[in-house]
Amino acid sequence: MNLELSQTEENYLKAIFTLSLTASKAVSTNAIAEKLETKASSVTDMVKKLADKKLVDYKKYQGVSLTENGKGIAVRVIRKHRLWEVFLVKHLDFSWDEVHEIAEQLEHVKSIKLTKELDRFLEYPTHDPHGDPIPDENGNIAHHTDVMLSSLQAGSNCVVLGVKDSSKSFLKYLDGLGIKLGSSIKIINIEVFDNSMKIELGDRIMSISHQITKNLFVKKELEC
Amino acid sequence: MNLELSQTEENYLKAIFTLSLTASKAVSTNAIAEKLETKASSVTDMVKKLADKKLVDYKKYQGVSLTENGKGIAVRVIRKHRLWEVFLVKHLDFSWDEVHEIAEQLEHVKSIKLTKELDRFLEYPTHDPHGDPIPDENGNIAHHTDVMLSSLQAGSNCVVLGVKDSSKSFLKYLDGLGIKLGSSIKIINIEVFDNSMKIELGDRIMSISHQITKNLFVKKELEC
DNA sequence: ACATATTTTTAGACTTATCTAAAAATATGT
DNA sequence: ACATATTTTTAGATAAGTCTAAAAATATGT
Repeated sequence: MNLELSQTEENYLKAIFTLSLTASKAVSTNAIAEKLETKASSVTDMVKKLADKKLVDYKKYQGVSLTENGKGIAVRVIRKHRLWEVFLVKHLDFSWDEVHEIAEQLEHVKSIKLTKELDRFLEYPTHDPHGDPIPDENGNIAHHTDVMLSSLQAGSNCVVLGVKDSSKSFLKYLDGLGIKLGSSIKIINIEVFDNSMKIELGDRIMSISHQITKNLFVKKELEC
Repeated sequence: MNLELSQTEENYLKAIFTLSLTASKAVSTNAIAEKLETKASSVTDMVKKLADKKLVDYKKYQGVSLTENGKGIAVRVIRKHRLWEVFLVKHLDFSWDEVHEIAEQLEHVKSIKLTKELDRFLEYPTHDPHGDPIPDENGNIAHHTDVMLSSLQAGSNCVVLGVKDSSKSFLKYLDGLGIKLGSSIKIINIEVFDNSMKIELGDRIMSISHQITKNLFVKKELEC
């Protein structure tokens, strides 16, 4: 049995990890298949293989969950993905909607020293360009302490910390509105019939839909 | 037929390219097998596939050579390999004997913008950490105008520009002697019986074997 | 509770890249 | 030039990852 994991195996572990975050219990075969754009039968095969390697717990028809070992590997791949995203945006002039596909390739490069040195070079960033936390060397992830913009009341002040939906189209839409990480937003009022918000961003007033406010992580400013 | 090349296919093209530089005519199946540490039968299979894709010219039993197209791809992979090596040494504190394996992985990452931006970030380097020239965006490679240290006469002054053998062991040996790219060397004399050289390096005098002098590219200083 | 729908697994096939062993072609030595 | 050695190709097998189609298990609705 090969100890070195293939890119495919790493991608399955990553998918199971992210699905585990929202699913309370075991992750279903179909959910993995959809996420990885493959067929359920392929997932069954791979899941058996990962179970043989003690990276997931699996009982037929009951879904899968990561073992400690499998989780560790998934998190380390995510760490690499997010570090490379920071590099691409900070040093290579990429925008936040362009980095995902490239980071998907870079995350599989194997070298512990490379990850360590990249982290140092980037000055130990804590979040990637989408506001997602970067796991530390031991695989610990900072808890999302932020809150959804949609959960705040009219009158609140907040700062944008991240996005829930990192799709290209959403990110480009935010660019168009001038919303980026660190932007300060004041909620002027909330429409009752569609939950859209009228907000103040810098010196501009604009209206953003519920769809948007549901996908923006913000930190509420304390009113002191 | 898949236009996107696999990493394996790229590695075959690269191997054929570098073998072509020393072999005057077509490259033999066995030479490729040895270089890639695989079997001749595997090479035959792959070469047929590359011929179908019009990346190599191949006639049974007569060896292979790259088409213009195949050469272009090989050179672009080499360009990426060498740019990444510069990044690793210049910004991530790697030494010249550590970068090859990692660059072997990074060279297959697909993104034209990535290569372009990396080149800009590195300030358009012309040579990698071993002194090998970096092909430009159009795939043109600067000719090796340098000469082998072993070809110079006693009394000559020269500057080290590159190494022919980039093996870890050779590079570490050079580190031990204090020889690096840019080092100035004066040849004091050459032993007749074994072609070893007594040289002056900085304020030290040392003797280096023919094996070493045959593997160091240098630029001869003009005596004016 | 039982028929139906959905999900998951199995069985068998395909592709890519590899291997071994044998056959075919080419090269070499005297 | 001809026997022998070497190189290269062919044929058939294997492993990883995928697929389709069918079977098995689980979930759902009335």
